[in-house]
This record gives sequence, C-alpha cells and structure tokens, in this order.
Amino acid sequence: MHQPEHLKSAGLKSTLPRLKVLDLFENSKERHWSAEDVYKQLLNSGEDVGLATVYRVLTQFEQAGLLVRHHFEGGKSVFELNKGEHHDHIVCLQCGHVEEFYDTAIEARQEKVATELGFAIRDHSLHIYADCTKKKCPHKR
Amino acid sequence: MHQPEHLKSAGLKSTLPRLKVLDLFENSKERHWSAEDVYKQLLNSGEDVGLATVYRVLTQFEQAGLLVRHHFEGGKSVFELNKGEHHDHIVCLQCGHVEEFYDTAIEARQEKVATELGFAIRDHSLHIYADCTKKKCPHKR
DNA sequence: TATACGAATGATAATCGTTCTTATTTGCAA
DNA sequence: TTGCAAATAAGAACGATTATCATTCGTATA
Repeated sequence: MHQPEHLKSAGLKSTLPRLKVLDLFENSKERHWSAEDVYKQLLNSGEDVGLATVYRVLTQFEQAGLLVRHHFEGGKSVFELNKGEHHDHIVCLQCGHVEEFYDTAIEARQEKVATELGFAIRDHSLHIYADCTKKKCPHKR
Repeated sequence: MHQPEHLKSAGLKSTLPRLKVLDLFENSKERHWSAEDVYKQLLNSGEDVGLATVYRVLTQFEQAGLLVRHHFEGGKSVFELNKGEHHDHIVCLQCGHVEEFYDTAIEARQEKVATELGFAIRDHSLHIYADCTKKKCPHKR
C-alpha cells in the first residue's frame, strides 16, 4: 500500500476519499469505473463520501496522470488506471464489458494519415462497439 | 430541391422545421452541426423553431438514415449528412474544424483485432484530436 | 504535541445537453 | 373544406457534471 506516495508525488494531500478511490482502481478486478459507479461502490463499502468529491477526485487524478478518462457512447465519462501504455477499447454492446487492445499497424497508419492531412496528433480514441461471440459474455445489460 | 421526397421515403411528413433542417445540411459548406448549432442558425435565419423540435428532428433523421450522429469529446452530439460511405474524423484542437478520412488498412486491422478477441463489430468510432499545422487553420477557438 | 492556516470535503444549488409533457397547430387524405 | 392523426413550441423535467460555500481536515511549524 504505497498510495500516499502516489498522491504526494502528484501534489495532492493524502485524504481518506482520495485513498479510497485510488484503492478501488488499484485493488479491483474491474478496471473501468464511472463517477457514479465509484460513488455507489464506496457507499456500499460503508464509506461516507460525497458525489461531488468523487467527481473532483477523479478529475484531479486524471490531471495528475494517475487515471485516464474515456468518453464512450452513453454520455458518461469512464475512468481507468493509467498504465502508461496507450491502448484502444472494444465495448460489448450486450453487457457493456470493456476490453483493451493495441495494434501497432493501426497506430502507425493514424500517424501517416494525420501527417498527410497536415495535422500533428495530440490524442486519439478508437472505440469498437461489438457483440461478444464468446460464452463468457454475461449478456446482462 | 427534392427534399420532400427524402422525407416521404423516410415516412416523415414534409413539415417546415424538417425542411429547414435538411436544407441546412444539404446546402451549407459546414458539414457538422450540433443541435444547438442548428437551432441558432435557424433562429438567425428568421425561422421560428423550437429547440426541442430540432432535437426531435435530428434524432428522426438519424433513425431514418439521413444523418449520422457522432460523439466527439465535449459531450454534445454532432450530426452530418449520411453519404453512405463510412469515414473517420480528425478534429482540430485549435479551431474545432473537423476533417474526414478513410483508411483501408485501419478498417481491415480493426476487423482482424475484433475477430481475434471474439467480437463481431457493429460500429466503431475513430477520432484523432490534433493541431493543424497549415495556415488555413483559423485558430479561432 | 498543540496550533494555525490553507486545502479538502459534503451538501446542495446551478449548469449543460437532452428528453418529456402537454396544449396547440399543421399536413394531408377523404 | 373538413377532420384527425401527426407534428410543433414552450417549458418542465431529467441525468451527468460543475460551482458555491460553510465546515472539517491534513500537515507544516512552533
């Protein structure tokens, strides 16, 4: 549990809400959380945090580089731990499960296309929405 | 001006708001419009439409296949005429200008990746956010 | 260890984009 | 023309997010 160092190096005080949120992301099998998800999970765990605090902390963590924010269809932002390595997402339309992937060829072609059009890439997002063909998909949406 | 046929074939009555919205998309150099954009433009043109109607019409046009909806960062939906041919987008971070591109290699790799992960692609969105390196960029954001 | 002060919090109001409700108007077929 | 279902405009309602503000907390310092 070296979370306080994470926070300190990000210039953030080590407070209970921040520790709890960070713990969720670091010690849970689920990698992707919306603000509402985090809020409910903390309430269920007996923590007494405010929704506004959750939003604030998530944004701070994003700015500190601890988390990455994604805008999937559906309006709400989704966060995940920043592993440093970029990847894209494939979202199951049945159950909402998110899987990650990285394809060198796709990344390279993006650079090529952008350069040819006269742009310098700052960021990009590739979201594939699909039906899971495996049995492991719970289809519980 | 064969818009009424467009509407009729989509099972939609030929009303003034619908004609005006469709006209905007068909006879304007700007291809991408948000609901708010459309609403303001129509008001400036002296039309007396309601914002709710604009939202309803845009959604109907999307369902009818006349328009395509995009979810860029920033939360709000953006629409454009459905030209039938899929393409991805590169958004200028300076001026918000949207350019379109299509890359066969990227499309093919996406199919490959999805198949390998056990998914059947239904839809996808690739948005590149970049700085325009040409002088043509108005940098007026 | 006590303390002081700025940072962080929680409750709630406000905002933004979008959808719903409802009373009124309109397109169009008979 | 007339009748009626469909479409509209206005504004209320909504969900996600941000702003406000009085209170509490973390921590550097004495």
